[in-house]
Amino acid sequence: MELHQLRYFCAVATAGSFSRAAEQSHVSQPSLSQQVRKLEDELGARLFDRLGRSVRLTELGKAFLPRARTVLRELEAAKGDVEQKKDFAGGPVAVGIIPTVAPYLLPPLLESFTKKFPQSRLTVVEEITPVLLERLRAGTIDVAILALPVRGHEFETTAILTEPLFAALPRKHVLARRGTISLRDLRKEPFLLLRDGHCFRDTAVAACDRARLSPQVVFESGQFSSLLSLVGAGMGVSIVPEMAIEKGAACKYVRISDPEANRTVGAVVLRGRSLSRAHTGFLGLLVGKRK
Amino acid sequence: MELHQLRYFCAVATAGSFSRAAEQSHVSQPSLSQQVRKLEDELGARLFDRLGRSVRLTELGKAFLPRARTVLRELEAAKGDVEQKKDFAGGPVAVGIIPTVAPYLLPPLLESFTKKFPQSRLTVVEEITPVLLERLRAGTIDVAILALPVRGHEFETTAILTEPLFAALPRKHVLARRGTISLRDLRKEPFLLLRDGHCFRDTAVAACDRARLSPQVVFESGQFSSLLSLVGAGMGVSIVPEMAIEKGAACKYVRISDPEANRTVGAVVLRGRSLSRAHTGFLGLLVGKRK
DNA sequence: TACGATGGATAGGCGTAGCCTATAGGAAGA
DNA sequence: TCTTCCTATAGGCTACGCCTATCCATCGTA
Repeated sequence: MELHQLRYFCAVATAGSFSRAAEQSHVSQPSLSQQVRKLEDELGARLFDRLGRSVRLTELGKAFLPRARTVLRELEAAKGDVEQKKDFAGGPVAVGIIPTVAPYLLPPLLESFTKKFPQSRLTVVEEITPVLLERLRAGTIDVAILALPVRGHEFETTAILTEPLFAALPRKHVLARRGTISLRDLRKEPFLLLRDGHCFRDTAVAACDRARLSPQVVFESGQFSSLLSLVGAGMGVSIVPEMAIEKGAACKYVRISDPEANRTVGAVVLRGRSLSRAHTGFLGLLVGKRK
Repeated sequence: MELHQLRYFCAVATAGSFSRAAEQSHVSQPSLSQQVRKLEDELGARLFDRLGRSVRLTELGKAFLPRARTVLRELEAAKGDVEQKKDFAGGPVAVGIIPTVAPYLLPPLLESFTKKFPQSRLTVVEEITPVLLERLRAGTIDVAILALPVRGHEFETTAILTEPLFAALPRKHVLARRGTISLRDLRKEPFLLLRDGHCFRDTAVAACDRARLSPQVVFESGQFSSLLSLVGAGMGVSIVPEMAIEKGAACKYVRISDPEANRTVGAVVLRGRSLSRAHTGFLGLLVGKRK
């Protein structure tokens, strides 16, 4: 059974004639007759009584007509549904973001997104990088915002911004007056770092490695503000990205001059994922913030 | 958009893989992929995200899936409906019958039919022949029972019984003692006949014509019993078919010996009309009564 | 009664859509 | 790195749906 057969059947039932139905369906009368015949053969019963000149539905045809119409109506509804939704910019957007970026990047982003896509529901999860990547794979988030690079061909990344790293020093520290410092200058200092799992810890440790420095870690936390307050209290030094600098804090921030002492934040999506208008809109805002 | 495309789409959505869906759908994987692609092209949107090894519904695909399933479900329902109804012997049967046959043929017929097809609703209309033929054409009755022959290629007739005609005479009439009579014997008698429009009037008049007899009509009625009671009262003679003979009446019935003095009652259906099981069952009972 | 007009069925030819097999290409796991 | 698994692509074949031409029956009309 094929859809055009149902359409032809309905057309004949409506028009009351094969010829007129053929005309209205823009096919030749023999083609239409043939297809209706095939439909009848498949059903194993006549749907029309061909009475010389006129044509009339059989009892069975009368019963079948509304059912056939329902099928066609449902089909149209399905098509219309797709047509409506495919250009709709109001779909949900699920974003994942790492904790060391979230408080700095997210607030303005949320504001501009909800302003531009008021119908779209934006949900945000804050997780460490490996969790975010797994959730991208599983499809439970659409976009992840994290530190680049990420490994794996299955991801597609777009850089948003690259920021320099700063040493956070107690105000009275002897190095605090320098305009820039190199990491090696910190080799004797006790370090306060993020807990394992936070990717910025890896970024900081990697930078130290490149500077041939194995930092002595005296305190670990899940957030920068804890580290910074203890740095201010003179417990040691830390390394922070630019966006984590807290203006009013008791620390002095000195830019680290080592060549690769920076981090790049980027947006990551699953390669091959189809993106809705809301998704691309969100990504557009994100890279629009690129510095 | 075609039905098999919807089927393939649903299969992929269910199986979570083109290959497995192809296997389950008994087509090759390329064919299935191609058809899903065509569906997507027609809709103008991706329904699946092809993520290397795995396949996942897009948001739009998720929305489309239940709609596609509804279409297919409705289609199956329609098919099942036909399948169920086409062998069902309980459809309605509308019968038309002429007044000069109805009271004699109908009662036993109704009984045996309702006994054999208890689920079928039988409706009967009593009308004169031209009305019945018109109603056959219009489809408001399925079968007509009337005197043959009928004119018109659009009808299909089956003889049920042929009965001889009888002269109805007052008991004391001089001819009443005869075993048979010829119509010419009645040429001097006043006639009581059915009203114009009743086909048996035509039958009787035609028989008279063949006997070169122009009957002098002194009374007309719509039913035999009125004629017979007046014949019994000595008002004149009449011609009746065998089935109209009333045993207890005050008339004497003498068989008419003229060669074509008989009438044939038959069933008539519209040529090309499809007949339900109930229809054919009714017709079967009818011709089963053939004498 | 004969005729043309109308409507459906039939016949035969044509083009394409869907199916197939073979194969390429890319990701995942050993 | 090799193998395996999965989807996409390519090319060929068949069948199905469409077409035109024609037939046949019915209906209206001269």
